[in-house]
Amino acid sequence: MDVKTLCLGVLSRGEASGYEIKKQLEEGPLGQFCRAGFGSIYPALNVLGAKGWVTWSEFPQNGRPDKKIYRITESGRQAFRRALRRKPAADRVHSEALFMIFFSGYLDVGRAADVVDGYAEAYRRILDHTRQMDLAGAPAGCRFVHAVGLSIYEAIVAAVERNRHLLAAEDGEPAMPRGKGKSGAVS
Amino acid sequence: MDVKTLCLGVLSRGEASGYEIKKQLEEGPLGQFCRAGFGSIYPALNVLGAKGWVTWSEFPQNGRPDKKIYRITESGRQAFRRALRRKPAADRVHSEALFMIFFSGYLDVGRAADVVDGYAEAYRRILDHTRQMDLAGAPAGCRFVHAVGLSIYEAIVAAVERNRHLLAAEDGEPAMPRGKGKSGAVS
DNA sequence: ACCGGCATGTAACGGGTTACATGATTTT
DNA sequence: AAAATCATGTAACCCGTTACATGCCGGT
Repeated sequence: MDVKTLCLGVLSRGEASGYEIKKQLEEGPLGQFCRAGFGSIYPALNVLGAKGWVTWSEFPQNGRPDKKIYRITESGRQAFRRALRRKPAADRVHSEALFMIFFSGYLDVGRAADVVDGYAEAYRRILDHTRQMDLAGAPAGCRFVHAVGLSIYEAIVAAVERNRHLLAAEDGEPAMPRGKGKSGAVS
Repeated sequence: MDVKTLCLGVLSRGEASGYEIKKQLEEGPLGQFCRAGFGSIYPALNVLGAKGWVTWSEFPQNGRPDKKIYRITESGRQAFRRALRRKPAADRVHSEALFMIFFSGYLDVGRAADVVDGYAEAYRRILDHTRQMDLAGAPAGCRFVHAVGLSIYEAIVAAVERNRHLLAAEDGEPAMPRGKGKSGAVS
């Protein structure tokens, strides 16, 4: 999904400034599944405005740039519908932490444990945050994504705890990877 | 992780051609967590060669380009270790399917169900594939990532099945979102 | 007969990330 | 006193994706 479509999506649920669009994306159930920086949102909103898919009003602020509240137009709604009709691309996950853990044999001693702990901690935070979301009156799609998100985060936290021992074992016993044969000589 | 580091990682476990690097990444437990196309791998391998982090031998093929088998060097191993010492970036997930489902109210009738079914089916395939991997003799990190992957895919498949009804309900009863008040007039 | 697997490479294109510029108010 | 929040925007940069070029062999 390009950032333009992300913006249309957020605006389809109510008016917002560029700043608020970013916040809503980050804080909602979609938070882990989409991402957009200001460097993409502001140019996207300009393009959207040029196409007539959004309109906006400017409100003067003291000491900071004027706030622009954007609203989606009817043609914007249609464009958003068209975007949703395309076949969704396959999920893409980038996990540097898992990549590193995969090569734990190359990590300095004790580092694997740190990376794993940081990984679990990050997802524990996301899980807490997701649990605290208020879904009162939220539409079905929002609830669905929320539920799937919760399941994923719970699964990760649990799986890391359940398998942590695999890495700890390697740290404690670096000389004999597996089995009893091979190099089992008398000291 | 940039593609150069991905290549070093694969080569740290044994020699391979660019083609094989891509396959190993896709087919191993890391399959869903990293990705690299030929358009990035081949240039990356050239850079790696120029830096002296890999060496290679060329083998003539009939009717296709010469096969180049790459091997990591000692300085390559050190560079890889340095890369692994950096703090891992936070996981990034892009899910167009979940984005679409989030806005199921905008989807054509029945489309939400299709997207959801396709989504579950995709993960069922990944799950099958992951279950069939042979981990005999695999190091701890590989097992760990495999186990976490399995948990995630299982969680997604289960969560989608458990929450499918949320979307089905919306399709079947589009006129009255929730509650009993509001527009409950006598026909 | 046609598609997928094998095998490498280049060039253009696209799009997101990062860094910078500006600055008051509120929270820690 | 320092840091985070609010608020927008530009420009350079990086780097990955896509498309193209080439071509044999085995399976359906």
